[in-house]
Amino acid sequence: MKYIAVVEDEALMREELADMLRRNGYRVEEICEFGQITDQIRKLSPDLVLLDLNLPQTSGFQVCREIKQKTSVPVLVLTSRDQLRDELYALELGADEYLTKPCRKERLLARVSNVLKRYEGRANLLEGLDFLLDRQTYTLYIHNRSVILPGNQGKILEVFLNHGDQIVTKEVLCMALWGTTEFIDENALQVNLTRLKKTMAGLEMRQQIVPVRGMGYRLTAEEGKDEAKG
Amino acid sequence: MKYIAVVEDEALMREELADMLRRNGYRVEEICEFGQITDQIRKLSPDLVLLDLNLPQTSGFQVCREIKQKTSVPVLVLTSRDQLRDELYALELGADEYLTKPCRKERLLARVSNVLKRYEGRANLLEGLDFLLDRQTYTLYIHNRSVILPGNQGKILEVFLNHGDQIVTKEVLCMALWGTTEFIDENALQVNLTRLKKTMAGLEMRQQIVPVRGMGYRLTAEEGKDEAKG
DNA sequence: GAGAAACCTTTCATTCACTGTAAGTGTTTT
DNA sequence: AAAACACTTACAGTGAATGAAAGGTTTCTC
Repeated sequence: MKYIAVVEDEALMREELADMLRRNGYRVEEICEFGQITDQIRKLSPDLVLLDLNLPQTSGFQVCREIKQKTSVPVLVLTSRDQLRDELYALELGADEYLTKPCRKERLLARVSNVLKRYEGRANLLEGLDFLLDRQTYTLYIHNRSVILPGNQGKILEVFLNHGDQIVTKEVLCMALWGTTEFIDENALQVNLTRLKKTMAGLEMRQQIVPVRGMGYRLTAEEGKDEAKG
Repeated sequence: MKYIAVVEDEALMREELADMLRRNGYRVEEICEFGQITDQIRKLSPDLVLLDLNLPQTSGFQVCREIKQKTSVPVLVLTSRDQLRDELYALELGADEYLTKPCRKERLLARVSNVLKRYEGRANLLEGLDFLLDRQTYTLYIHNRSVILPGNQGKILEVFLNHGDQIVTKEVLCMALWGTTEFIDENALQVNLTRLKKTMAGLEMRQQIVPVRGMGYRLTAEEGKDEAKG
């Protein structure tokens, strides 16, 4: 049975939605705490998130972005905001579907099932800017090609994808590679990083690993940015 | 550059659409012959089909179903029919997206890019009964897991998938594995077959490789069939 | 049911990609 | 220019994938 998490602050609406989904054969979890939504999602690990954009405490867009960045759960945005720019923004952030309230239940159900279907089997793919990475096998999909990354390169890339565009320290990378942050073999890490970089360059990936002197590394989009040199 | 096929009978509308897409960085092919649409699509092998439902000669729904069944090209339905039942029907037939005219170009572009994105890298997946096989890496997707098959096992499974449920001879398998049908090392083939079978059993795949005495092997669905023994 | 043909399984040595080590080269920063 | 940090290349050890070999099991025919 497919499992759906409903994120919606208006209790009545939420109940109605949840009931309707349950009557149609889904298991439903209602999320009523609007802090750390991404963490809650990760714990529940549903097959789909139904997300309202008007949330207390936090921005629905932000939540959408975070879920898409940090998990591989599909997000269906169901909202009363019917501005085109909201829709475009949500899609840009990675939303898998955008529907406006009020919405006929048949349409909602059809779209839910549509999204679920396209995610079948795809539960373990991490998204990069222009590529996908399989968490289990480290198979990398890019430009209509697929390549298997060696384990270490895969682990490193996975860590970067889990950190968005934040800085990743060497400790974190060592932890991911060898399970320990003590006795860091800086050089071994360095070599593996170099290998991954070479692989990424060879595949012409749009994202790059760049050093942040004294801090670690970051995964950035594009290279063309020379930021204030002289 | 992504490549889109536009299926729309109204010339003005089609031109406008095509121009707009071209201005936004797509290569576009306009389909004006409405017989054998699926065959045309197969020949063009675009990254996406933009499909109007009101076509002369043939039913747009039928075309949609056929494209989805016989190719692995995504279909975005763009139509002036705004009946909910049309939408539901199209989605049921496998349409990847359904938009109604008139449609703001920003929305259309966003949805086009959304659909294209979700198909990224998926061009090389072969479908089994309950699994997918990546032609290039031999990554196997089944039951929400993914596994990399050793090259030889992958090649063998690929051959079987390309033959449907027909019998595959040892010669064909040897050809696929070693590029030659002479000097067949029956034993090496045997060992590789055994290994693949063991892998498939371990993954609880619904399809099985069974010997056809004196002829070769077949990929069958399920095992429960004891066909007329006594 | 004996013998032959077809099919299957296990074990072992070889091979090759992946990995960490080592040693040395670049590049910033002070 | 020296120090700190970052990068590169070459090499040897390890382990998975592979084919060879040898032996076992099933199926068919007489």
